[in-house]
Amino acid sequence: MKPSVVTIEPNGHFCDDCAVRGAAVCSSLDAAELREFEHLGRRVHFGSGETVFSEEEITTSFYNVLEGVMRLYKLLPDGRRQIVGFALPGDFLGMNLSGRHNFSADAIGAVTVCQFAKASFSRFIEDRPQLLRRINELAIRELSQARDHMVLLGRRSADEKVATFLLGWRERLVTLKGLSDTVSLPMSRQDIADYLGLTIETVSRTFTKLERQGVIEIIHGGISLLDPARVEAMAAA
Amino acid sequence: MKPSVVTIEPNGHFCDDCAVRGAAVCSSLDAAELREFEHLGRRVHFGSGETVFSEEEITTSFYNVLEGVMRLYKLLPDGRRQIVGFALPGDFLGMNLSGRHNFSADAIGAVTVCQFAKASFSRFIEDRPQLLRRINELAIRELSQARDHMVLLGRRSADEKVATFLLGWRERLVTLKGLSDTVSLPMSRQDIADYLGLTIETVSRTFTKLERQGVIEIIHGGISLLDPARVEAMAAA
DNA sequence: ACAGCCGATTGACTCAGATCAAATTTGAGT
DNA sequence: ACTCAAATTTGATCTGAGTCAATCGGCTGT
Repeated sequence: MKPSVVTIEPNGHFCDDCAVRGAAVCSSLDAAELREFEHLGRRVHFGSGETVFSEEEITTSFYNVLEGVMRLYKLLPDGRRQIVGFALPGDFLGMNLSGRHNFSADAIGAVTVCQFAKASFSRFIEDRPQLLRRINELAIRELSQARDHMVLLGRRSADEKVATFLLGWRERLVTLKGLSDTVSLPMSRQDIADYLGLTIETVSRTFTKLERQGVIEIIHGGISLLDPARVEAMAAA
Repeated sequence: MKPSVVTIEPNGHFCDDCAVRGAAVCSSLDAAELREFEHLGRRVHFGSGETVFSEEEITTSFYNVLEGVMRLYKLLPDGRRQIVGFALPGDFLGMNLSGRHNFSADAIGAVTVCQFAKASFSRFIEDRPQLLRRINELAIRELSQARDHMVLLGRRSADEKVATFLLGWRERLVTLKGLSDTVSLPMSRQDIADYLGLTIETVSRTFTKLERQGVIEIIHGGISLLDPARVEAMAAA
């Protein structure tokens, strides 16, 4: 979906009340740096389904997710889609070598990002190795996750994929909402399918099967883990 | 396979004649830094099939591949294997956050690496943002490749996987051997299968099919692209 | 409340790729 | 050259997940 109404807040001192101040790239900055830093970014809002950036575009900005969930994906020429990840508050997007984004990103529900112009952000990093080190850490963590996901895509069965996804997603929500057996799933079944390398029908059938086995309960906007241990057993193979 | 005979050359001034001096992480260092740097590393040889490091191990070293090919892989508890990449001369291995390697690496044929103790390497980086920037670049490039590979694993057919692999491998060999329609494949069929998320039988059948179609020729230790354009068409989907 | 729409579920059937099972080729060691 | 083991190829069959095709259910707007 194309962006329709994008709201940009006026610049100002807003890092103070930023939810991800301690989590994101910002965590590597001291108070003085943070004051300087906040003038570089501006908060931008996106509505549900709006595209924040797309694959083929020249990179002009970096993004720090503040609120909401985004799907990150690549498309094949014939329309097949692979979701390479979901971005949550605290995630940092826009790093690349080619000068182009190598995936597209759109909002799942309402999203707020902190957007930085590429040039001024790069200049800011220049003499702050601490920030560069932080960004490097984030890249290495993502690389590790990407490798785990390759194993899932290449070598796991549909049941294992779904079980692993539910546990992994629950884990990602821990820092945002605390650990809970009730897992909200803001993304569609199609999104889950495209993340796991399955079809929507297989995802749906697997959910139903798990529910009939009494392992999960499908609730509005998510699932509830009735028997986490059994889900873990399914995921482990 | 366990390491049997690992030959370690005595330390010394060897960066001068290092094949990857201009390519690897070293390319970010000036002559003076390189002189200091070479005292940190030592060349280590591994025989065919030997394990350089494994997944669960605590990381004690970083590695710069000098000669040969390595397979990088993860295993599931039941033995299923996913190869997450192949390492070639110039590749840098060992970055991680957890303090543990998150994949295993073994030699395909004879391999020489430049091995750095983690502690001294980290200290050397400390006040050399240039080197950190270089390492960050390498991480970002790998991340981009990892995402491409996710698309392949999750959304491409066996034919597309094999065709994409042949072209991608040929491309990786360009910087080492120049562009050629003759592509050497040092890894086994099983390795290729585990890289593409297929079985050895499917890889073998696909090779044979491509050969019967006159698109490739299976030669000793590799293949020859008889009709590169047609392989590209198969890969693009 | 109702109509219409979109996402999700369910069922019937198909098929790409896996599995099982031999050959066949290759290669290292004698 | 000869033997044995391992890697690869080939064939026959099976099956997990995909495809095609209806429903079903939950919102939205009237």
